[in-house]
Amino acid sequence: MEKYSDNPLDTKRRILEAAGKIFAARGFQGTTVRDICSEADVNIAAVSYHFRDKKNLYFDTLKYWQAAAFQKYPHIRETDASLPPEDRLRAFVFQFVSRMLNDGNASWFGKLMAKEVIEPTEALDIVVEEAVRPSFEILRSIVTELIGNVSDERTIRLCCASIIGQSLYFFYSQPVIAKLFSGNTPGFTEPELIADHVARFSVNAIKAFAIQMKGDTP
Amino acid sequence: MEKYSDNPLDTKRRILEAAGKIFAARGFQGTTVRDICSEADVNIAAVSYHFRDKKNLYFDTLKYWQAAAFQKYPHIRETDASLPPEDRLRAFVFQFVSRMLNDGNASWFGKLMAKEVIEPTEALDIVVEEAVRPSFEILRSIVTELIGNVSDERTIRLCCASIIGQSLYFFYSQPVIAKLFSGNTPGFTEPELIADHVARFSVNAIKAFAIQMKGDTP
Amino acid sequence: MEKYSDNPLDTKRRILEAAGKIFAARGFQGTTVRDICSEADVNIAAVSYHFRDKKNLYFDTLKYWQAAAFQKYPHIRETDASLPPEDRLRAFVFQFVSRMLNDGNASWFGKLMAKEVIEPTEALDIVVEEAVRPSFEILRSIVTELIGNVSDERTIRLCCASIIGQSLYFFYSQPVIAKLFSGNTPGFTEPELIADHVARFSVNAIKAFAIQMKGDTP
Amino acid sequence: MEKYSDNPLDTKRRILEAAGKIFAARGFQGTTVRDICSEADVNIAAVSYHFRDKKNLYFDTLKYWQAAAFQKYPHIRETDASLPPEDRLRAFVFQFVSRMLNDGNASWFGKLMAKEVIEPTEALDIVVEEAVRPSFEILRSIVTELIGNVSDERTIRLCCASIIGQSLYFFYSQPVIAKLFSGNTPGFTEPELIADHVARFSVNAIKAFAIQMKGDTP
DNA sequence: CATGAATGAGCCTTCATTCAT
DNA sequence: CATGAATGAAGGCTCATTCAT
Repeated sequence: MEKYSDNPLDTKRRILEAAGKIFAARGFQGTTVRDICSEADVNIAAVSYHFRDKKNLYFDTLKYWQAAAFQKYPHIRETDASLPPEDRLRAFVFQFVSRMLNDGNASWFGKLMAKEVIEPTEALDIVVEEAVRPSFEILRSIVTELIGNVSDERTIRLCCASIIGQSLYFFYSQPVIAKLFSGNTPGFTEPELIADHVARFSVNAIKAFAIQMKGDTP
Repeated sequence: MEKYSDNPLDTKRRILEAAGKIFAARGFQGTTVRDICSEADVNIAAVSYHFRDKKNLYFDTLKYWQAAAFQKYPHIRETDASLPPEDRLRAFVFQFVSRMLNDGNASWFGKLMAKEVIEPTEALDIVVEEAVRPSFEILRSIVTELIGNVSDERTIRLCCASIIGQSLYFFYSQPVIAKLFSGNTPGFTEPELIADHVARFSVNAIKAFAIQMKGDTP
Repeated sequence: MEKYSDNPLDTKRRILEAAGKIFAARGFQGTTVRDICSEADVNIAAVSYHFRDKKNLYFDTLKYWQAAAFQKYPHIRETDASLPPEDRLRAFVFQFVSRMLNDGNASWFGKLMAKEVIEPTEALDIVVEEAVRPSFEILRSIVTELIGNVSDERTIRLCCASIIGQSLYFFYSQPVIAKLFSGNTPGFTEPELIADHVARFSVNAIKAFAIQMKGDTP
Repeated sequence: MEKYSDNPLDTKRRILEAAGKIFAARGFQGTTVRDICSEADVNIAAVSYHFRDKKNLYFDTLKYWQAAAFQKYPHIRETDASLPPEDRLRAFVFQFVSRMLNDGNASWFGKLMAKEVIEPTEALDIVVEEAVRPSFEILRSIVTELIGNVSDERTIRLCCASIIGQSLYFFYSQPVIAKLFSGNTPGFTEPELIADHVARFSVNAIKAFAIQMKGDTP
């Protein structure tokens, strides 16, 4: 009966936008196709038509918002290789945290990813290959430079994990931190301050590592 | 048909065991009462009888496994205060990680907690007050001692967050790490090695902090 | 565990009292055995033990309260036959209405009976044989005397029905009347006033019948 | 398996028809949505789709059959005001009784209404406002004309109640009357004969009232 | 006699999906 | 392409009833 004056091609996009919002908020199981269609203002059957079924819509939504997040907060560039590794580490953490923490649509990717990690589906592959691994490789090169070539692969990996672990914690633990400190959380919510701390903490740790190891293997 | 008195009085416990397993694996929404009862080999109405409804069963399950986890891996004792803070930090991380990472039933608590943090329900309060806050306070006293009394509250909190963040990462990211390193993950799965790394990394960082701050405020 | 100091024989009575109250308020289908046992403060299994099942409890409850109602408001006595039929009709209606309308326990019988008439079960027989028929026979003799022996059986029955119909209406329509007249219902709730009106209305009608019929068949 | 388009667009009506039949027979609590859908030969989810839930279906069913009953047996017209009140009273009772008593679907309204009166739900408002009150107003004007303007409001209301009470009795007491007279019930089942009796009985009563009251207040 | 844990059937409702238009 | 009515499979929960003590 009703006709939309919109471009008919954006029905699909409207569904993806709505799905990002609702999947991020309620998870896969907690989301109903009806709610998404209602939010997107499209007919129920549209999901089946454009995405075959709910699971496939979830996949496509994850990919869609992952792409959006990396478009807004890209990987730090190789051309930045001229900067000292301390600065590059801080920039890395800032981009990494911003990508997930920023309010509005951009944060949907972070939430979707976090849920996927905690309760993996087949979609975890996408996240790992297209988001985690590239980030890890960049981080690896920064850490390698920081620690010097005195170290073994295992130590480098552990240090990378320490940095990623800290960064993620400041994102996904927001509700816990708010409860723990009764909302009085200066420095725990702004990407700049988070990046300052994580970078400084980690640079300190790694440089001490470097010194210690140099002593170990003269 | 079925026996009434298979094993008297432990129906409630059997439900809690099964619920821990299944809630941990599939989350609250993804779990059906029928599945729990089937796993526990009890009638479906038993949940209503013993726990009133699914939500209340979830609460009780969380408390049950939280208690079990802390019974097996208790908080490190105040009497350990005689040890140097470096050793206490390592012990803390070891207990913390073991509590969640150990295979078998004990790890259900960790998974339940992780899901609760990522997709909070009303039960988040229980987790924060009874598991997170006590741990945080202990960690806080260790960090305070390490950093010396040159530091402010905000810095101490951020350092605690860095430690907790690393520790948690090694727990919940197991599937991601396995994919990322193709299963070749020495040092990423054993609580002892995780504790070694996290403690060393963090002690290095915090001691450097202490030195830097002493320089800042002579 | 707990023991009642009460006479153990009154468990049954307590159930019947509670059942009267709750069946009357909510009907057979709307009543749960648990509610009755909770109200009676007895164990769930007591109903099964004393009454075999819910349906049988309902039967026994109906009989119990029917007996109670007729004990408190008995049939008007044959010895009253000396009174003029106008007075006996008024007395009949008064007893009839009081039996059902009086507040408290006595009214439970009325409500049980009304529900039984509107949605008959096998228990309708009890009501008809032990409550309706005796009342009808008494009323029949009064009407016969009022109308004189000029009338046929069918007319007498119809007049009896008119009287019973009016009397019942003032009982079961209380909620409707309250809504219809917005609670302003003088004369519609007190058994004395109801009896005054119904008796006067009906005596007038029947006496006119008598005169008309005498004219018809001289 | 099943066809989708057996008969398009009348699923809703089929449900209402089946619901009328079954609600009338077993009441709200005694009726299952499954039974209705089975009778209507529709899928069980159709109730949720078209009526949201069981309670709302009950409301709509009541309205649907109330409308049907008043369409088949409308209120007597104001244009009949030219007829003498005796005739109008008989016509009123005839319509009133027919509306509920006629066999087949039409009687469902009567049964639904009777159950609603005896065991009221939130739907009683609908019945009172849309069925009872209009009828009562019409009856009130007839009685007022019959009794003359010698009477007070309370007496008029009581007389209306006497007429309604008789009329209803002949409807809802069919099962009791059949048992009481062993099925030999001439004059108790045909709307015409019921209307003859009730109208004559009541006209006699009211006219006598009128004479008595005229004597009271000369 | 009384208890209360346990049972199994069934009810209302919700959900993803499909079909005819 | 889009619509919305219709489907079938569960899901959470309630209830009368039973059994061992």
